[in-house]
Amino acid sequence: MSQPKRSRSAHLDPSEYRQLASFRHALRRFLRFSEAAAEQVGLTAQHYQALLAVCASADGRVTINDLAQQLLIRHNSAVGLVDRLTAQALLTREPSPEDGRKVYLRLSSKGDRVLQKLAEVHREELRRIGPQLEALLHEITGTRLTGPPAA
Amino acid sequence: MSQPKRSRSAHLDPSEYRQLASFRHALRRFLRFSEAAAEQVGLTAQHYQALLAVCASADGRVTINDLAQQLLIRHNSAVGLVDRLTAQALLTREPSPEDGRKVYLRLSSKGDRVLQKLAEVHREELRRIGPQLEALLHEITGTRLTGPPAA
DNA sequence: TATGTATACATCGTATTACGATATATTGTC
DNA sequence: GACAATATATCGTAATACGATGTATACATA
Repeated sequence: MSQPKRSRSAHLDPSEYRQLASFRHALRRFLRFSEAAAEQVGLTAQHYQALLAVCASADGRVTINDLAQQLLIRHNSAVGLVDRLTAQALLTREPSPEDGRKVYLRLSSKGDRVLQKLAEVHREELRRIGPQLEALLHEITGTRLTGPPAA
Repeated sequence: MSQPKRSRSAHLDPSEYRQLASFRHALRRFLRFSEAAAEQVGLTAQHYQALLAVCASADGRVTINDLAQQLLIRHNSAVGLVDRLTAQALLTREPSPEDGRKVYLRLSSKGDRVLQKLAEVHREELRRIGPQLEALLHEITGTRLTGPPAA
């Protein structure tokens, strides 16, 4: 009864600012973890995400455009990114046999090894921080976390 | 019964790669949203996070060093950031009366207005995407999401 | 087959920004 | 007053995402 359920008004009270700040802080920590993990193997977090996107595609037919869409960057940015990855022999460009315009991206065996390693530690970290992230989200969204479902 | 509960081994199966990719995609979307929202008022996402960090501090005594720690950046990066923010009259530097070395950061009235606006839309967005983010987290961490609490 | 339009990738120059290394100023202690 | 510790500021550099533009291929249609 006396607990403030959640702000219905547009205005935020001090605790809500703190919640938002804590959430962003947790996010930054995760992103920093990702950068550090990638750096361990000579990559950037963006590199890791590119490899992950290529690997996670359903049919393995990933073009530069697809990658750009997945990473929310522009064509030309994706071209540069792929240039850097191929320079490190993590990715290969495979011209499409059917459409001379298209170029499919494929992980090299080295890229595959590196990605596997990185994906593992990321899964670990997410398992570690997942609960905290959820708690913060619950605070912000106003969702009840504890207690049994209302009878 | 037949559902694979969660990988105990180090190796990841294809669905786990997809889960990680989906989570990062959702994260990128949120970060893009944040950038776009900030841009609406002539800021960057980093600017927003700086203002938020200053505002969310418990006692209002935030130094450049504190800000750097909160944002997980270096001193000198924080100095540049604060330079840009004060240039836009969003933040003011207040030399500490007690310690001539310290400089406290304070939101200007303009900074306060802008932050309020941004924090509102971020709260909205998080309320919108919170559930999806949680679902993705649950998939990755292996936590059961659906179904009633076990009797 | 000639032509026009759309698609896909590549190139170039620019701007932003976080960083390492370093410098300056203040505090407190002996 | 000399010295170490703390706090902020300056400078040059490197990485990368971007806009604008260029080039090659595909496809439709007369």
